[in-house]
Amino acid sequence: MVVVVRVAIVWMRNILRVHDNPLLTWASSRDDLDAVIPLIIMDPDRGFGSTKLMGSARMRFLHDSLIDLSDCLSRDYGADLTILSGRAKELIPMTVKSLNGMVKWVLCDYVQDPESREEIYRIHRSLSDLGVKTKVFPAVNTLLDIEANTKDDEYENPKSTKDMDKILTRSLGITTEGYLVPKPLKPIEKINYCQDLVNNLNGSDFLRGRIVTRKYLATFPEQINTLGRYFPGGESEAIDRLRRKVIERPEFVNRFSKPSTASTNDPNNPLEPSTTGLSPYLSTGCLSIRLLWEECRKANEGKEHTQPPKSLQGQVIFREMFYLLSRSVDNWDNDVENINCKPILWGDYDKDMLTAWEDGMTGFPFIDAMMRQLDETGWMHHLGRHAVSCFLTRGQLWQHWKYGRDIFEKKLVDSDWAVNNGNWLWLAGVAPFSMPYYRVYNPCPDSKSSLNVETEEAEFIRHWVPELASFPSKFIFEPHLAPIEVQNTSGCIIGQDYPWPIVDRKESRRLNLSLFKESLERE
DNA sequence: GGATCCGTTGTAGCT
DNA sequence: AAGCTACAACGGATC
Repeated sequence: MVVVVRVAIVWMRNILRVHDNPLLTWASSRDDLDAVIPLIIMDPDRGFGSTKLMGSARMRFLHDSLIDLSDCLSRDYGADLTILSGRAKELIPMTVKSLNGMVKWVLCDYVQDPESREEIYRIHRSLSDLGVKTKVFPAVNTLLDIEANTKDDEYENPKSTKDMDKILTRSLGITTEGYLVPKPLKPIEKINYCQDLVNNLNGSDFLRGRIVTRKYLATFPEQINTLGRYFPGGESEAIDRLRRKVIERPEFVNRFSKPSTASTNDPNNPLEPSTTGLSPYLSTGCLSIRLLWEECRKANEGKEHTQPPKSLQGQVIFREMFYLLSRSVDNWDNDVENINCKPILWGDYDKDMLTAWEDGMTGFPFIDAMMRQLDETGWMHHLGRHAVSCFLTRGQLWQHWKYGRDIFEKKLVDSDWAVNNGNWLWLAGVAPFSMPYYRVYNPCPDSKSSLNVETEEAEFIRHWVPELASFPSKFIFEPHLAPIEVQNTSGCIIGQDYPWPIVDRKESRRLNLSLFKESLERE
């Protein structure tokens, strides 16, 4: 019998996977460790990862993911996943104490938001007092080491693809093949697991009432609405989706390019994104960003393909940019003391407008369709997010971007603090990125340019705004302009069965442009 | 150092 | 009906 004396706790903060998991790889390759305890902490007050506000879609996704992770660990490695509920800064030291001096290491993944950094700093301090080493793994969910890069003397806040090219080249290196992104780690062969230790934890007085069982986890997702289940959480689904959307479609990767109009979803399935739909998996660490990068590289190898910023890899680069900025720009999620946020005198909080926007009752079918899709599924196409955030802020409603940001953070299944704030700063026109404020998205893209797109978008609206299901495409973007006979035959009277537009879109655009300009000139 | 260019994805209106 | 032009007009990079 092996005497267990040297234990590593592998605390997975925002990495819900076994593949390309540097923590598990490190822990399972050390000769000076006898056992590994995989650990997850669910903090009801902190949300998950860097996401504080969690709506039902993300909550459900998280539960799915934990069940999958737990099953994967026990199936492939015979290891149980320990899940605790409460505050990490209390629970980690309690767990260490429960194991009577056997814990030598606490490993975790780096999370870059201020609260998460503060949390790990405190834990590091209290573990030092207990003689336990803490090891924080950088670049677990990013290509770049965020901390090292933002501390580099040469680092300047990136604002464009060009700036990112400089940073990626400097940090990773580059060849004719592209940036030297590290390859995903090889699958680990075994995890040194010790059931007795986990039994100790389960029976620990310190942790009484804090253990979350798999059985409890499994009951939660059942309570969530059915459409919200469109993205099943978990590493298994992430890998499968990567196969379906990327690996088996190299030509899709080669040609990937953001459309110029908001072409949102698969025309044959209003639930299916026209993009990869991998964001929920990336945001929770169910999918390794390096694995996605590698599969894109393979798909493009030897083929003609699009380049950043348009390409799929280009999208990943923007994600890296937001991760860097969210670390280097103080008050990234605020409009004061944020050098990345221009001060704009937004209108007073207008409950009616915000409610109409959130509920998909603005009278603008394209906007409403996307907001209803968000509410039911937790997902919205990237360009749809552009359209609705522009609409809420500088476009039509002149409301502060923070209100929209919070609603997104709560409802999105792929909620991500760095990316969500970054995109709102960008779309509200307050960030110093290339977004001339007078470029306002038309909330009624009536697609004179392409009949194809019109049909897709009209079908999308018919699905999510069923009041308009029988409306002809010609009027579906602005149904209030349809003659009353058309409204009658379509069974939808505007102002009665579906709202009249809450603003005059051209008038509000004109006014808001001038208000925006005034705010800029005041500076 | 002033002019010009350009920015991951614009809009409206005319022909 | 696709393509052009005018709009409105920022701010940093580049020449």
